[in-house]
Amino acid sequence: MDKIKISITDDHKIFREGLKTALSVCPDFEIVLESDNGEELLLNYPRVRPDIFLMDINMPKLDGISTTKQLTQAFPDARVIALSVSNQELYVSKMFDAGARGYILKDADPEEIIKAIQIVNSGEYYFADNLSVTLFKKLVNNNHPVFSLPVADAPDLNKTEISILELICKEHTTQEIGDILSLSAKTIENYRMKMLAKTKSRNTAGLVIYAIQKGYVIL
Amino acid sequence: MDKIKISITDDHKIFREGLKTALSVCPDFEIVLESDNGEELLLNYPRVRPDIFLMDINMPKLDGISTTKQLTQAFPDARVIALSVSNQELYVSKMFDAGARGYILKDADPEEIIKAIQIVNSGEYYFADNLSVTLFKKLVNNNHPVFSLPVADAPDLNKTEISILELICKEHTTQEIGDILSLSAKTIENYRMKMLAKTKSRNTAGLVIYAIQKGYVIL
DNA sequence: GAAAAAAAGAGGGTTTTCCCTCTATAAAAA
DNA sequence: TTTTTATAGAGGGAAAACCCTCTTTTTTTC
Repeated sequence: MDKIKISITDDHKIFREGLKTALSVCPDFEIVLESDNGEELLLNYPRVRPDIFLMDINMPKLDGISTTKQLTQAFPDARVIALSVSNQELYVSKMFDAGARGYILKDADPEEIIKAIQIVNSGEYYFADNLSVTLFKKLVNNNHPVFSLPVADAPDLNKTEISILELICKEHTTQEIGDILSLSAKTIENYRMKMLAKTKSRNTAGLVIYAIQKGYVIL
Repeated sequence: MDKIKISITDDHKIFREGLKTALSVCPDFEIVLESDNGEELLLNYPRVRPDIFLMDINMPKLDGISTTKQLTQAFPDARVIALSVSNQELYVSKMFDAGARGYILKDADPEEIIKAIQIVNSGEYYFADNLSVTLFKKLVNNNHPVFSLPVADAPDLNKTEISILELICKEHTTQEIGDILSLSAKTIENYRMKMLAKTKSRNTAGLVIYAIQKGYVIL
């Protein structure tokens, strides 16, 4: 029987090392590719054609969601398992939307990851059992096509708005944010107001919650 | 020369494995303790007396900040190096406040972590060079005693404070919270101020972040 | 190149939050 | 029983956030 060819994409070198160690107990696994980010992966995977793509979500350059989207479009047979620190609904559903077939949390036991790889490799889907309960309920209720529904797309924020939002979450005042970004406090205020409207928030608390839920800020 | 006794505290088993692999290249390092969370660490460290504590910040049960605080109070010679995915000023300063002597990001190269351990073990402080520039400036300006200021202890909130915190996260104003809890707006205001002090926050944003991190509010 | 859209900034007023200090009362603790 | 602590409340001032409208500049698009 052929070995299962595995690709690891994660910007944390040490986490990659840990994964390799964890997977080394399985003689039928072979790590054929390691990448620091999505860009690197997309550049190199055609050479080695991995069966399973272990994919971090939060990465510089090209994040896991976009990478998975591009990967599954170019190579529909790619079997992507998302690895994330977060069990936030948004991430999970976006990742499955993008074409992932498995989702495990990074605090999972090595055994669970091995199991997930074997299951996904056999053509099935794998969800970590410690995944968001609400999401699970949704899955049970709507059979399965939950993830291919038109995802009410986020009233996304532009780069400046995101920087400001990040600084708000770091407890900076409007004045301070202006100084940091070399913009007038009045401009920052206008951005805040625009964000309140976009995110349908009443105040700073709402903005912070939104930032965390959408993954703009990671705790 | 004696080996450097190292403790690893992180809820991600795989990350711990990766760390062990990374540190195994140094013959004078010895991993004497591995813990899943702060509670476990505090229970077991007296047996082995590690020299260096590698400490994750985001952990279940007892987070890295509280753990470090308790650890350095009971054992002032403990040399804690924070490991975090975030370079948010807030975390960094809270961690140093709690008594940490080093701070590295989880995407650091193994070489950097080894360097950090050696430096901190020699009695010095270590800051990742990719850490927040603004924080670095603060450090340079005020020499160093920034972080050794009087540390307010146990930021535990009582029931009323928690209800108010929850309502703040639901975007209610002080006045509205007073109406809901049948307390005067002035009382709510006083509670807010007390919570700002307890949680070392500057404003509402900080309170919301705290609420989420401590699990008072679930997203 | 003109029109439209996005980004940056300002004026001015209202509300809310922040930050003191200080009082009163009820419940625990010494 | 006195003292301390927790809880509830108030005054007043300063700062920040909120919320309009409106102008200018830059960038994009037709």
